[in-house]
Amino acid sequence: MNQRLSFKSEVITIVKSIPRGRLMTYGQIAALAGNPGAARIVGGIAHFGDTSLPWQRVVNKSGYLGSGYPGGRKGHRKALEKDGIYISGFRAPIESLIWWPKEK
DNA sequence: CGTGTGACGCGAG
DNA sequence: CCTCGCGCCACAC
Repeated sequence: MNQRLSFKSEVITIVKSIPRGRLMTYGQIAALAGNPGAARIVGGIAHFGDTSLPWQRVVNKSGYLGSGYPGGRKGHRKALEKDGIYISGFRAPIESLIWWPKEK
């Protein structure tokens, strides 16, 4: 089924499915794509995949922003604000914003 | 088929 | 709270 699609394609699909105002971690996306240990792969796709995707909603396990986002972490934060997510510093309160598609 | 690589994750000190 | 180090797996060459 979804195995037909490459892990990369799965990740892209998931990222595009993240609703506004919500965040997901690389580990979650990787797990949803079928590989809980491939969080790094998700990061690689983020940089070379498609910058048009809402990668700003994708953060690491600490809710911390990535390092290669256009404009740096500051640019990333700015993008999150556009999503309605306002944070202080460079870490978002993922504990409240984390989204799990399986929760439905 | 072998090697390198990475916007990560987590345990340990 | 911090830093250090290994594992981890898909993908490009």
